[in-house]
Amino acid sequence: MGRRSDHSRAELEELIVSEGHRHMAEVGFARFSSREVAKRIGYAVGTLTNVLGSYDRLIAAINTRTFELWTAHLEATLAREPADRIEALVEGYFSFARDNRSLWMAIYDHRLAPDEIMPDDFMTRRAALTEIVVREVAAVLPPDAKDKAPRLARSLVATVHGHCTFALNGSFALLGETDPQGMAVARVKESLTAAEA
Amino acid sequence: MGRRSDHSRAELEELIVSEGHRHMAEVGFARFSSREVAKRIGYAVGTLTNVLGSYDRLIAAINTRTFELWTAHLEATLAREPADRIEALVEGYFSFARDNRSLWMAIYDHRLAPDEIMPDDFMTRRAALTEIVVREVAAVLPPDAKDKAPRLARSLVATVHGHCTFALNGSFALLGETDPQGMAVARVKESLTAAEA
DNA sequence: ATCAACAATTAGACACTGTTCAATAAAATA
DNA sequence: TATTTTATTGAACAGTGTCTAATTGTTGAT
Repeated sequence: MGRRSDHSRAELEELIVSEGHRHMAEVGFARFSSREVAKRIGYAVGTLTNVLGSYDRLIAAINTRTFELWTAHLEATLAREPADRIEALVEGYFSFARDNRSLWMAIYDHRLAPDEIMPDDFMTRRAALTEIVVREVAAVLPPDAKDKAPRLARSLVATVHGHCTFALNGSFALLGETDPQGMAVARVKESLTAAEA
Repeated sequence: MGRRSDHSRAELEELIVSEGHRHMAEVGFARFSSREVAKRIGYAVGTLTNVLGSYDRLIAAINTRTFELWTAHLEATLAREPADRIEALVEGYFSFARDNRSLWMAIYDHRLAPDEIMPDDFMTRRAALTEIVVREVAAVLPPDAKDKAPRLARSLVATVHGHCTFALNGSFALLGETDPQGMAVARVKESLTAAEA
């Protein structure tokens, strides 16, 4: 054993997180195994704990990566210059979750222990998603109401999130709702209408 | 070994689920252990699997019980004849989640394997919560719009759920939002206002 | 060139997890 | 009383993440 050195520490961390991300996409949070990830990249079990610090941090790193993909997906959707940017945002929210079920759900399946704190680096990278929404909400509000954009945007994200959650976990299907995304758009529109005057 | 018989099968199941419920409240989904539950009630490991069928079914039973407590909590809130029943419903949604963090989160932390199906019994008991909301939403809609109550009610539950999720998992606090519940009420009111006329 | 210090990696032990299943003992039935 | 049923066990099994002593390649100083 000892230094193998085909990887720097940073490269190894990248290798672990990217393979972990792949594994998460395949099996989901409940069946995720850091031992399996180790096996796949040809490293020993303990190495992952050494490099990432703990299982929780590995999951946090994987989920942060998912956030970045999601943010990129939203930006790409908007870059297509859709007629209705707000509706496009909801569509992007839903379609990412739908096409990346396991990854998306893992974000909300995981919570770090109450004593542990999320690294600042991770927080910043995750915040980018909400910032897009704040920006777009501000754009549709009248000039004198723009200061309300941040609070309203967060609230609208929560609204869409609730609809997306129930869409994916089957709650809506169970109750006969066939268009959760349309419902989410309707709620968001109502709130935006109420905000301008 | 052999029949001990201080419990019928149904009584034993009740014992397991109620102790499991207590354990879930204490340690939460991530640290829940059916072995620990077995130890606490003085039964052997395998007995739980025998009686409940599987770990997943045990969790499903525990969560169904939580749904029932939650429903009772909402009814109790309404029984106090609040001035605003819709606002009271949101308050009841939030306060139950707040006061029973681990139990409430466990509901959404758990998903059964795609091949398994939730027993009808469980579904019926869980549906009671949504039915309350449908009833109350119908009550505030004008007569000619009452047929829209079921769909709208589910959508509003999703809205409130999203806000409650972000409130409890810290997303709101992180972004400086101090009144998630007020935000949820505001969104619900806007949608109800839009629905009548 | 040698040697010590350092950093990277490992294997295995550890304490857990839920599930399975042959063995067993007590109650119910004949 | 003898036989069948039923309830319950507990050890074995295949997993999990974490920890730690041992080991080895690399680096820097002498």
